[in-house]
Amino acid sequence: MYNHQEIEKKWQEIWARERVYQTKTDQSKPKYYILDMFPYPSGAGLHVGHPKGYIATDILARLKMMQGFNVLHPMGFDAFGLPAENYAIKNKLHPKIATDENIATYKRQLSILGFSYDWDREVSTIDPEYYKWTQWIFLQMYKRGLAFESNEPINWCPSCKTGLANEDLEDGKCERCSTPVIQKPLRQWVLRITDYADRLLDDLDKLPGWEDSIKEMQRNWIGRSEGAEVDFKIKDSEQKIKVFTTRIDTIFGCTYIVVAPENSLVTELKEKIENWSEVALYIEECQSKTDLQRTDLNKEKTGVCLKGVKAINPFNQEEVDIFIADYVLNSYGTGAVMAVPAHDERDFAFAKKFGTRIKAVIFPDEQSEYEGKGAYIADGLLRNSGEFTGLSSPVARQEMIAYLEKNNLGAKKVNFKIKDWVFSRQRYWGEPIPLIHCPQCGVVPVPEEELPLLLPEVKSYEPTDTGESPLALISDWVQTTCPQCGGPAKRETNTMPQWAGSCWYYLRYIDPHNDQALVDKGLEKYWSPVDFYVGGAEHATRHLIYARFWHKFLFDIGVVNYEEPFTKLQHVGLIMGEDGRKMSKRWGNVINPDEIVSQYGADALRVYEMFMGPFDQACNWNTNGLIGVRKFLEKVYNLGELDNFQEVKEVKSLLHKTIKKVSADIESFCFNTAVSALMILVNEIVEVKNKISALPLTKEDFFKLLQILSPFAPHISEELAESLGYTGSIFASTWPQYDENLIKDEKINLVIQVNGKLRATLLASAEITEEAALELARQEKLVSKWLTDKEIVKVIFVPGKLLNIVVK
RNA sequence: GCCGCGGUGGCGGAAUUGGUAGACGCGCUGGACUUAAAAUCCAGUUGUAGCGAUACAGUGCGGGUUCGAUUCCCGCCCGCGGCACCA
Repeated sequence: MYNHQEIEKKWQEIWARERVYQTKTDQSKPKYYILDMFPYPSGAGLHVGHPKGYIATDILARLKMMQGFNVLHPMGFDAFGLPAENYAIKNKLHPKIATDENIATYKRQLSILGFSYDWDREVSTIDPEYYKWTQWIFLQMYKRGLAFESNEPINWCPSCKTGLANEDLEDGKCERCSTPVIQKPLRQWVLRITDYADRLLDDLDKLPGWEDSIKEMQRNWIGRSEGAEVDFKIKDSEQKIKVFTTRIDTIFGCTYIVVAPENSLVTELKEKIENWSEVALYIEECQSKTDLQRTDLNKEKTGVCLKGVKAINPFNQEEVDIFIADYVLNSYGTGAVMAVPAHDERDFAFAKKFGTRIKAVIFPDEQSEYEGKGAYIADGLLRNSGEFTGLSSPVARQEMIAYLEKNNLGAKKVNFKIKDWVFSRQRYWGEPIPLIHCPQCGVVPVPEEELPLLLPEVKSYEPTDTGESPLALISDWVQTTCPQCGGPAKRETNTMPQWAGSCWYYLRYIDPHNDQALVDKGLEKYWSPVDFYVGGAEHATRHLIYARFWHKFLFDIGVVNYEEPFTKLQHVGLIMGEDGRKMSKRWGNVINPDEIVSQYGADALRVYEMFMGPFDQACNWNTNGLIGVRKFLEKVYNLGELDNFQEVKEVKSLLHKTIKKVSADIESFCFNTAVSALMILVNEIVEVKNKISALPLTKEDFFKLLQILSPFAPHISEELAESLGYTGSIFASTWPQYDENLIKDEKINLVIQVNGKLRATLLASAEITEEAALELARQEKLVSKWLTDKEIVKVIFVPGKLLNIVVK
């Protein structure tokens, strides 16, 4: 009887005792670094969805081990973050205590799944020895001018007097008290990721191992767009409005200007604006909207005309109105646009609502007229455009930019959608930012030898009612002396965002106990870069861009020797509940892996999660499916109880085909078809066994079957290999090779079609010629009846596969 | 709204480059074994018509390209992930 509990416990103890998975570092062998996105240890523990990616990397790690690689396959915890802090606030408990408990739970839950992690290399982002280096990297960025202070808005609940995460908002209102949230500017630290925008974009082309969809998302996130900045003079004033446009060719159709409500220009023009009270009211309304709400193409456009001021189009000297409207964002481009309603959909919708003029200047050809229905947004030929009339859009763009530059009215400009990274949080549970504010010397870094700057103990974890971090209330921590002049100074009280720790953890695993690992780099050369990185698609943009940014910075300062951290990237699809919804306490559809492991076994859970569907696709949990996999493992176990072996040629051939398929499918992450191939092999063995009352394989071949099963189901494979008489771990054995001669088929099913419709499949030699195939087909009644009284127009022959006879 | 991904039997899914649609698993139906049940084994299982051989239809919807389309192109519908302070 297959007693999974006994077997799994036994082998997990042996693996730990014999240190089977200790990372080997003799550099004579090739290396393979397989990385999981490390988890945030939440209080809810693991559900069956979490380990899906870990099972996949474990299978790959075990394959690579058996293929003779030194494998680095570590695990750790990304442990700073809001949930632990919220838990601490609610329960008046130090977040470290809750986090440590959660980590212990996660480790216990992971350990019973039989992973090959080398726990000697565990890292945790909240460990001061770890965040010392997070702080160190930040300081290097600061010293090179990549970190700067800026007033940036946070979500502010005026009633709770607290900053809120986007997640804590409901419909733009505070989740707790339903007060509309406003955008309150606060002094923040910001990282100049935009300095790296071009490299982050261009180097995507150097990553053939990344999925195209994720590269595409990153390209769009970085959002490079080429255009021009143009100065519109304000009438009777020295002031100018600078606008950014990618469609300078439409500028003769500009009928007004739109400025973002929060653009400082608006307050600068206050004296001239005749309807200031109306304008001020609109600006206030905008404070409660998110960018997402503001830029929704479908929503009703809102805005206010600034009465009493006009701007002048530098190309035709026309006077145009100036509006403020929330569909223009201050954070993109110059915070102002020229509006061309005839050639831009948002401008068109706005113009219709506010009754502004619509002037068409781009036409698909010389004859067409503009009918006033919607915007014509494509390129075309210019009309009514002064000296540029008659040019095509692309040519006009070049010549108009040249005109701007010649006359000092503007210039060519590349803009990025990516914004500089607001890197501070007014929170407790994060890495302290190691900077000091000195009234004499300004901002001074904490000296590197004083790192880590420890997170101090506080009485209350709540943000203060000024919006500052709770650290601001600990005056004996805040008050310090300036490292430069020795005078009294204050510490920075903001902390880093959760993303910080995950930007470089893959480097820490390489040498986790060496305090100088980042600066002395012996092993880094051997293990880097990460060969295979697996994690959720939700990280496609932020984490993966942030980590690439930090890595490029570390490359620039000589800490790492290569420009991209992750050679191959694969995203994992979610496991949903049986009801098709995300697993969540709220829906009561959470499946706990502990119960599944105890009832059906870790091997069954592992094989099932790989069998459920394509690895990168979301899939619903189904316990019946798991039972099917369990039955498959029982069949394998029962085969192991036989001790008479009798080789059968067909079975041997199928074994070799399966070795080929499983090896290839693991490398390409097609685990579902690999498991299916293993099931087909085992079914065949069972069927033949029932006929001949012996195992239709040699002992050596049965061991090969166990080897190709072992990455998926390591415990049962070890157990059966042992009872077969093999000593030592199966994972120390060499992955089997398939024999090309054994997998060749002599006969094939040749598909015969008439006019593309299947009419017969005929058994034929794999080498059959077109003539012979046609002759064979004519003799077959099922085919010939479709050929009578018809003329053969064409014959299509795909050797070894198909014959299609086209008749009339 | 914008960006990315997906839609195939009763269900999860397979079809490696445009070449037999439905592998494998679940479920269901029938049978063997059993006093009986469970377990196991065997057979069947896209729909329609037919005793059957077989024929026709069929991969979200509507068009197109092709000897041939689940696969490529155009236009829609629906679901999922992300949208910068959840990680």
